[in-house]
Amino acid sequence: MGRSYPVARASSPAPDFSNELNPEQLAAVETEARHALVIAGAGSGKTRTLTYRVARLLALGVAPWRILLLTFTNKAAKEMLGRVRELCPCDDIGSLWGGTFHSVANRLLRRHAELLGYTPSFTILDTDDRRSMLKRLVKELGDDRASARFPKADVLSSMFSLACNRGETWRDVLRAEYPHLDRHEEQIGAICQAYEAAKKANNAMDFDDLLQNAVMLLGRHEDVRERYRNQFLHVLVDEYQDTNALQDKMIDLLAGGPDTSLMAVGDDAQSIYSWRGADVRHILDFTERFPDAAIFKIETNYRSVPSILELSNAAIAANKRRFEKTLRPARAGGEMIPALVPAPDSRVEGMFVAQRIGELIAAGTPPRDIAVLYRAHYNSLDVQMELTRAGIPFKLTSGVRFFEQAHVKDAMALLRLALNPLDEVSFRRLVLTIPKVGNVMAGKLWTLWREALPGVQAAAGGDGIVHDFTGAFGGCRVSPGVRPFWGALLQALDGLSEEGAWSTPDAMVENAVAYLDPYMQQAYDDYDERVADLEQLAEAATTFADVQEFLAQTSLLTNADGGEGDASDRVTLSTIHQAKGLEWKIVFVISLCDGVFPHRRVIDAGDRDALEEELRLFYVAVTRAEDQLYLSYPRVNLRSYEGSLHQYPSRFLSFCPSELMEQWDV
DNA sequence: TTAAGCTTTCTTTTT
DNA sequence: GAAAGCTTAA
Repeated sequence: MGRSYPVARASSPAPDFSNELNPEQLAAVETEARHALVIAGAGSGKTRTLTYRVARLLALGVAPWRILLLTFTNKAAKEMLGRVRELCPCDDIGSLWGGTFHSVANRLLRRHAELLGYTPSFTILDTDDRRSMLKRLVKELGDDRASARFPKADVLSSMFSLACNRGETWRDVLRAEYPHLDRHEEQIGAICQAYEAAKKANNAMDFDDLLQNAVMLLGRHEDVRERYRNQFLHVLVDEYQDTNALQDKMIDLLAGGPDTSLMAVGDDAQSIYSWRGADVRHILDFTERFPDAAIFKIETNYRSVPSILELSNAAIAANKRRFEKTLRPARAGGEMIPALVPAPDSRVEGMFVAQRIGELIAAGTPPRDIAVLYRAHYNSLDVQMELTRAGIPFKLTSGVRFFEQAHVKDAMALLRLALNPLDEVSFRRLVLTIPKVGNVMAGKLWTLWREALPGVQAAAGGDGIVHDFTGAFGGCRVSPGVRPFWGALLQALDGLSEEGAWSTPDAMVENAVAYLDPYMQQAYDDYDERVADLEQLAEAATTFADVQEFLAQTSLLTNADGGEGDASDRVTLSTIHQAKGLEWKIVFVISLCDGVFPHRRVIDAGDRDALEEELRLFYVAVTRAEDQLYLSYPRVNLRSYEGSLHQYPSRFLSFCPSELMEQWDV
């Protein structure tokens, strides 16, 4: 028996959601158990359950700021908070702690940065920043000029990241996953150390640090920990199957209060991010960790027609370690059973997909209701070509994300440097826009900058913020060719504040754009488009009152999931990973051949767990479909680098009983 | 610093 | 087989 926790206030009657939820959902929403695990199958209304749970708590009188709702994506957080808002229009949802693990960590760390030796204006390094920093260190410390090749920065980056997210040391990961790099152990250690030191010196944290430092903050500082443990009465976690060790630790620390209840919602069958450190065992072993946990299974599927669901159930049944569950269809009918489509090669496969989509659209299906899903981006090439040829509009989920584009990062670098003058990555980015300045000169300039910095900061106002950059760095002895550009940069930095206070975020962006304009004109042939992007950036900045907040959010946001794309009526082309959580009336899953899906490396490694994950990925793919499902594969791979290659249908197709599919000939 | 030419890589990428 | 990244020479 879990101990009771304060849920209700006498004055607040419990809301009656019995008309809006099915009995399975209702049971989870209304539970009084202190620890609850909700296993919600694909399309069973997982988000709905979670949002109604929050709505109920609010209706019962729980203050919004005592609820913590953790998600994996910004999109999920936004969507859920939006829905909660609809359900409880009068509550002050703004004070509810809802967001991604990273954004909640960010929030905690901004408040308590000093305890870990950072200032509250620390910079967040994105993947690209991290890479460039590591690259520099590899160059400096790595090359042993012996015959043996030293690992690239990218390899080290994923090694360190995996270690961090699994809660292991990089040595553990080196032994387990990169035994061939054994002989470089010493130098890798030196680079790791140097990287950690550099981030600290730069007052900067990468994505992994956000989680790790939050855990460190809560782990080491009892007063802070107690404060939040007392604050949060309810911690709810979405997509629990994809938590990694660090996130799990964070949940432990935040939900460990004597009066805190924890609800984890997920579907073990959809755990597909182990290569990012996620571990299905967290969800599978939940009841061992919390023996008092109540378990709820939500198995009614509202999404798919019975024939698609039957196939999905049959496919996933081949996995060993999982919570037994069988999705039951809420829908009836379905004119068509899933199609199995062998094609002679991927060209023909693409032609089939394009042709069929053309027919569907002609018959009245809006393009936005159709998706083509695949294991890897390159699998989509033929479909892209054929759709283009057929004049069918489509959108890709791949590509460089808005905030990762070079010109956007250039503009943001100016703001970042102003707020955090220790930010070496941003500094280098900016000086590299000066003509004739390359890596070598950038390094020299950084040295000059850093030497002048301590005196400057001492002279800065009580807030420690540098406002007069020209006064502070104008005297640096830079070479004559660089001098005018150096002056312009300092002036641009000064232009970001007025009378000792930061300008509004959008004004700051405008300033940055004005400064970068001459550089962009000479550097980019698509100057106009990039300027348009930056206008959009300034527009986005208007929604923020605080620069700090703006910088943090843009670093954490990654894609411009703000508006546009959604409105356009196009066919979606997406990897299965990116399709998780989404649904379409009609779904094509392509490139279903052994070696592609499951991937060759997984087959060769003979790793049973990894193979099970591939099957879960297949399960995610087929459960995206509402009305129609097409499973296709090419018999010959034309594009293989080993030349034309005969291939076999994916073994996953043999897990689907043949009577559940209808073979189509093209 | 830049550009030609050689080498490497070819799965997924919530933040 | 193609694209991106890295090295080397100018």
